[in-house]
Amino acid sequence: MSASPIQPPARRTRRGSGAITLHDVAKLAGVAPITASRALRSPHQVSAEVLRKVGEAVARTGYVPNLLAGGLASTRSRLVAAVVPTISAPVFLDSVQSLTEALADRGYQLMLGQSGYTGGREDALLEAIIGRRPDGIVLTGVMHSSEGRRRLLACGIPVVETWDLTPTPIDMLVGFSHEEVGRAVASYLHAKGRRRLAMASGDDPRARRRAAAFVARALELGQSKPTTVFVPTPTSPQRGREAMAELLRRQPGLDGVFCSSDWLALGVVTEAQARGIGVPSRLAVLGFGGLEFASALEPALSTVQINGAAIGRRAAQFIADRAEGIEVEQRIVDIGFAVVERQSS
Amino acid sequence: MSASPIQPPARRTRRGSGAITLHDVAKLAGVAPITASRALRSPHQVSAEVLRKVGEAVARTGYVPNLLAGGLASTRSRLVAAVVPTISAPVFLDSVQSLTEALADRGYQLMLGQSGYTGGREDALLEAIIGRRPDGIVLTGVMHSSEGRRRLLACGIPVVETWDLTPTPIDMLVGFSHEEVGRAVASYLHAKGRRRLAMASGDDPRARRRAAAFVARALELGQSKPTTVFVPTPTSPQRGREAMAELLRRQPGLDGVFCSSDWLALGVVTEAQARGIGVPSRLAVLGFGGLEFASALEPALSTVQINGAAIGRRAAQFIADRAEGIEVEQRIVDIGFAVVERQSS
DNA sequence: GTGAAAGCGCTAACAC
DNA sequence: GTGTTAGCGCTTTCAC
Repeated sequence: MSASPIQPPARRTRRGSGAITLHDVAKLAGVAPITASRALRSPHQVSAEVLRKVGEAVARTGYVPNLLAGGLASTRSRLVAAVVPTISAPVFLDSVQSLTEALADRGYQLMLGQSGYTGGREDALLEAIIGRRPDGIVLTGVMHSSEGRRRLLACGIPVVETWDLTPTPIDMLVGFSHEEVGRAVASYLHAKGRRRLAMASGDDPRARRRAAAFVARALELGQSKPTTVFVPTPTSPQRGREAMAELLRRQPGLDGVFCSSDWLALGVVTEAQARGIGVPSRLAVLGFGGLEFASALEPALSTVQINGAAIGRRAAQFIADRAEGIEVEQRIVDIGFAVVERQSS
Repeated sequence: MSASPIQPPARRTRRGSGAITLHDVAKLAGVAPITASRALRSPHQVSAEVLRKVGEAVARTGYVPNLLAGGLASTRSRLVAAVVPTISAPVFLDSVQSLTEALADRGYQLMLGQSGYTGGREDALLEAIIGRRPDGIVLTGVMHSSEGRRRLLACGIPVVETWDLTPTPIDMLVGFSHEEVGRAVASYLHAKGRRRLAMASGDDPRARRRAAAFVARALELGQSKPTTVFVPTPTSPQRGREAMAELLRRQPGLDGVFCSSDWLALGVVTEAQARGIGVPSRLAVLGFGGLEFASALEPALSTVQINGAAIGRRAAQFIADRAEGIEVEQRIVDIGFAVVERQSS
């Protein structure tokens, strides 16, 4: 075979994924790509005839739109990032679940990141998130690092901080006051006649603030200073048993314990019962979170109920509204909490 | 001011996100965009001088690469999708957590989807996932719907099915046999001298298979047919209490209960104790999952331990290896389980 | 080691 | 209602 001396420039082949593209669908349907695009995204803008042909082509080819390409072109990724300290902390599960569902209903997909309570990897995580140009970012807790705040502010992505309250959120906020929680529980136990209080707390920042407010309120009420034991997070019933043992060592006559999580409280109750200390006869115990299991225990566990699902739904609404250009009138929402009295107190 | 009569064609303004782009960084560093790209992705391929200048430009501008654009161009999104029935089912949490972490270590981000136990939205979810062109998809359980299997097969994305075993996975698999679990527990309780067995089970498909195998094995061992009560998922201690009440109604003399989750088991134990039925003296109880809290209960809960973290890690390795062109030799991994005997049996 | 050109697959902007 | 054109921001391919 003789090649012709003058070659045309070799065609650069740059096959993509090899998948069906909108282009293929449009060709099959006999319309322009943009028309096919409109048929899929805003069906009411095209004629019934086009709709039918495009629908047929999609069905025949099994076309799935490339949302990466769509996101790049429209600068709307329809992705929302959520950051939780760790997914193993069950208090946040309701939030994440309702967030996922509420977002899915409005056409958004959730991207999940775990920051770890330490916040060490927070920077890398932030980079990975911002790099995906999500339409919104939902944070658990408020962002304290000024570097983090600056980056979030700079990238211009809507941000919802949750599970806490601050007068100076980065953008939007839905949460409640941890100080109020601590005070409310101390007041409650005081009102129930408990006079030797104690606190078993995970050592994360928000739990520490609840603990500090709990202690301060007890002092305010004329009580002696409650003993506080901190355990590593994530909290667990095992940690609760250990914490209770330690508390009894340091303050043998205690009659009321506020725990920073329902799991911790389960362990505290278990350890107390194992030692013959009656709950609530000799000891009142309160948890925090209001997880479902708390009410099924024996004795049923008193707790501070947080409506995690509402937090998730509200956050989803914030993000979706903002993305769709709907004015968000109130940027800070305090969803509150409730001290739920059950048998354990 | 007078405009010149002949206007140049109006420039189509199509400002993107307005964010700093690689182009900006390159200009600032005085190199071509592709050189800046290389400096960031494969630093060893460029000179030290270029590296320094680009690094400086990135620092000055706060540039964050647009991974959507990168993914589109390279057909590698560095996204991995995970599908769980519901995030509220704590058995899967360890898996999701370790999956997230193991993927993050290798530069991948997790996208989370909830299918619901019903599988109703599975189709829409699949579309949302495939549309993002993830580098891998991790499913909880095996995909049964033939439509789903076909779509996953067709899109060519690596798939890992988990928490189950089948000889015909779509692609890769890491799990264990639910039938073996059911049989093992029946054998175990029989060996402990229990003769009137029962089962409290969530009504999801895998739990049902454990239940069926449990019943079959009990019959095989010459026992009378164990009573089985099914409760709606997600399971909870409350459901466990209700299930126990129902079991006692239908089989008052039972002496061993296998529960399809540790939470259910907690409820079963609670209800038994509330009725004065000693555990384990009169009743042996086993859970399933091996959640951490099980060992801190009083009595400590016997359970079937599943190494969820190992499942997550292995799945992450499967996906990342495949994405990086590393040959995956063994596509099916049985990680097994362990019957852990504690006080409750 | 560095760069120019050509897309990845889609949609915004503008015409008709 | 439909089509044309020109990107979105990056990486691949090829050339030096």
